[in-house]
Order: sequence, then C-alpha cells, then structure tokens
Amino acid sequence: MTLSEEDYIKAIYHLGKGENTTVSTNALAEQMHTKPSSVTDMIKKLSEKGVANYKPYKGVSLSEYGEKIALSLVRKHRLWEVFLVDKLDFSWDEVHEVAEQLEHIKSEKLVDQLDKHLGYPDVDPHGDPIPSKKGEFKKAIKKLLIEVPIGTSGVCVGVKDSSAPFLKFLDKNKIALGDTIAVVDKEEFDGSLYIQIKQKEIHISNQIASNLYLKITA
Amino acid sequence: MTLSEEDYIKAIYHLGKGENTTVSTNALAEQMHTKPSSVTDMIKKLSEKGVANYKPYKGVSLSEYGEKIALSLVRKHRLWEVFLVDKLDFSWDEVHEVAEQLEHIKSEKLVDQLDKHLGYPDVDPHGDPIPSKKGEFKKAIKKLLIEVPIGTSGVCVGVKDSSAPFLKFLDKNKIALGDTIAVVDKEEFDGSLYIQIKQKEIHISNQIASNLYLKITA
DNA sequence: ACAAATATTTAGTTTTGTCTAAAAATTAAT
DNA sequence: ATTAATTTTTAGACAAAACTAAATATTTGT
Repeated sequence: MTLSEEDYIKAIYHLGKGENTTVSTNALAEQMHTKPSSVTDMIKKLSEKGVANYKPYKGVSLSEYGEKIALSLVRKHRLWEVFLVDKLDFSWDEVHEVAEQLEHIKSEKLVDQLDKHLGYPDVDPHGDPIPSKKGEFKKAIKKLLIEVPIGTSGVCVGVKDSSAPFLKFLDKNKIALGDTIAVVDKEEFDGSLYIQIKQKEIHISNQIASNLYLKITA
Repeated sequence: MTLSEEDYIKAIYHLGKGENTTVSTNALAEQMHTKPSSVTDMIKKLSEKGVANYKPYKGVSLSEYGEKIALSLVRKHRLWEVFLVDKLDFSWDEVHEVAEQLEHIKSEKLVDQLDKHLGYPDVDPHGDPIPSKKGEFKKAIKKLLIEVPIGTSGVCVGVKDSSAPFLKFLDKNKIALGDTIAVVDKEEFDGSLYIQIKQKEIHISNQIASNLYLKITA
C-alpha cells in the first residue's frame, strides 16, 4: 500500500465508523482535502486491489481485507501517540500530526516491540482504544462523569461548561484534559463523587461531575 | 523536501564523504538503484532548489544548505537506530531498514525529545557518530583494537580473521559485533590487552586484539 | 591527435495521484 | 412526473519520479 492509499483507507474507515457502511465520494473528498474526481479514481483502484467495495454512484465501503489494513493503521497511530506522550513528553494535543506520519512506517517487529515497550496500553492519550494485533477492539463512548457507574475509569476529554470559573476550578484541582479518572464511589446524599486522578483520590460535587466528559471503552 | 529528494541528498552526502567533493552521475545512479538519466533529472532539480551544485558532465556536490539537510537526516537516522536497539531490543543488524523510513519523519520536537529520551547518545549502534542539532560531529575511523591507545573506547565492528576458531573464541568470551569496548591497559611484556566490555574487564592476547576492528570517533 | 570506449544528457514515455471542465446519473422540489 | 439541483463520473492535462533509446561529451588508448 502506498502512503496515499493508506490515507484513503483510514478515511473510509473513519467516515464509515468501521462497519461496512458505505461512504459517499463527496464526503471522502472533503475528508481528504481533495476533489471528488480524484476520489473516484482512487476508490476504483482500491476496489481493483480488493481493499474496497465500490459501486459507481453508490459510494464505497471497506472489504474485510481493507478493514484489516485500517485497523492496523489505527493501531499503529494510537501506539505512537502513547509513545509520544508517555516517553517523549508530548502533550495530548500535539501528537496527532506526528502520529499521522509514524503510522505509515512498515515493520511488524517495530510495532510489536513498541507495544511491549509501552506496556501493552489499551487506550491512547485521547481515551480511544488501541486495536489488538489481530484487529480486535472495544468501542469508546463519551459520557458525562456523573452518568458512569462506580468502578468505571476513562480519560477526561472535554467539558460541558466552559466558563472561566469552571476551568479555573479544574486547574486549581489539577484536573486536565487527557487525565485518566476512575469513579471510586458516589455519595448517595448529594450525588457527589469520589474519584481517583493521578494516584490521588479527591471528592467532587455532583455539579462538577455533570460538566466533565469522560471517554470510556465499554 | 520530498522523500526522494531527501534520499538523493543522503546519497550525495555519503558518496562525497561530507566534503564538497563532486559525485558522478553514474556513482549516484548505482547507489540509488536507478538509471543515470533519472539522476540527471533529479540533480538538476536539487540544483535549482539550491541544495546542490551541478555542472553538466562535471558531477554534483552539496551546497552548504544541502549539507545541513544531509546532516539532519544522518542525525535522525542514527538516533532512531539507537532507539531501536536500546529501547526496542532490535539487534544492530536489523535497524537500518527501519531507520531508513523513520529518518524522514518531520518534527523538530520529535527529534529533540528522542535525543533526550535516549540520553543524548553520541554514537549509533554501529559506532558511527551522531551529528549534533547544529550539524557538528566527529569522524569515525576503523582501527584494529591493537592499534588504539590506552583509554580509547569504541564499537566492535568487524573481524580481520574470520576463521571458525576465532569466531568461536569470540562467542565463548561474549564478544559480539556492536559491543562497546574500552582499552583499559596494555601488557608491555606480550602486548596483550586488558579491555572493558559489557561492564566486565577481560584480558585478551595480542593476537586476538590484532584481529578485531574497533570503530572510534576521534 | 584521433578513434574507441565510457559517461552523461536529451527526448519521449510511463505511472501515480492530482486537477479542471464537461457529461451523466441521482435526488429533490414543485 | 418532469424540471432543477446536486452528486458523481468521465475525459483530458499536469507534475513528480522513474524508464528506454538515442544523441552528445568526455576520457582513454595507441
């Protein structure tokens, strides 16, 4: 697979959300920052190669083989993201562009050893699950912290209320996007939560927990 | 710079040994596993871009700018080699192909952080020096172990005598290509050497030391 | 110095991935 | 249901990087 082919495969995968959903030529063109006519050419080629199923005017979807390739790319992308954050001190919002390049490096041993070096992580710095070597993996869902059951853990990926006071509160309590949070217990009385974050356990109000999004892999 | 341009720059650099030596079209074609006519096209382009100095029929050399690019590529290549060996348990003879891909990844922060992560190494697993960020670096020379002065350290890169008995001896004494060896002392009487290898000090005969090549950065 | 051998360049194609403009198919609207 | 709007495809071109074959330069040998 060439660089460009791999990029198309990933785009089809992401737009189709993994299933054999069919993706439109225009959507793909927008995602790839290219023109629909270029997309038509490429999906014809991918189809001939057995990577995609393409019916003129009816959109394109990945074949089983194509999905395997997509999952391998996603695996590599996310492993490299973990590497960049855990080993090279990148912040979670700096990694994407570099991982986008690194995911195309071809070496099975490299990926296997990288996985081992990182301690076989199962989610990337954005809380998205890392497919196994065989391509198995869980789906991630985004939920408000308040909505998840006790025992759940996930990555903090966003805020509902982005007002200055709330952000200031988070900062003061050292809660940042990208942090892994586990719900330890709930207080029946006021709906407040005991959460584990960066090895420490803290107590946050129901209101706080209602404004933090967690990405969890179900 | 495109992938291909970067590969040509590296090839010109390596054939020209860094100086502003002029490299012939044919030599470059052989190195790049391509045809002379393709080389002519490319060196014209590199010349127009200010990367190389090209006079028809007179060969090509790197401009100062081109040499800077070459050194940056060599730096990245060698840092990745260290990474593969030190962190991912690759053996010294497996790293080249993968490093050849990794050296093209574009991210200044990535290289800086990788350097730091590896503890600012100054040679790669083959004993070749790693250029600094500014492009400064020492030359490596290959010498017989017996020829280097006391105190010198380098990487074991080859044998002069490749007979089975000698190789068996090396194996028994856990001396392998890629090992770092330091000359601790010499015995005046018989010219034998005390060397440090893998944290241990061992004593080897003059004859052994006369058949081991060391790469040292002078 | 001149012919032969070698090295290099030019000219014309090919492939990959892109583009624009025009044509055709599909979908939406009255 | 027929026209209008949108989407998609086709046709023809282009740039990058390679190739083959032919034409020039240069170097070598006598």
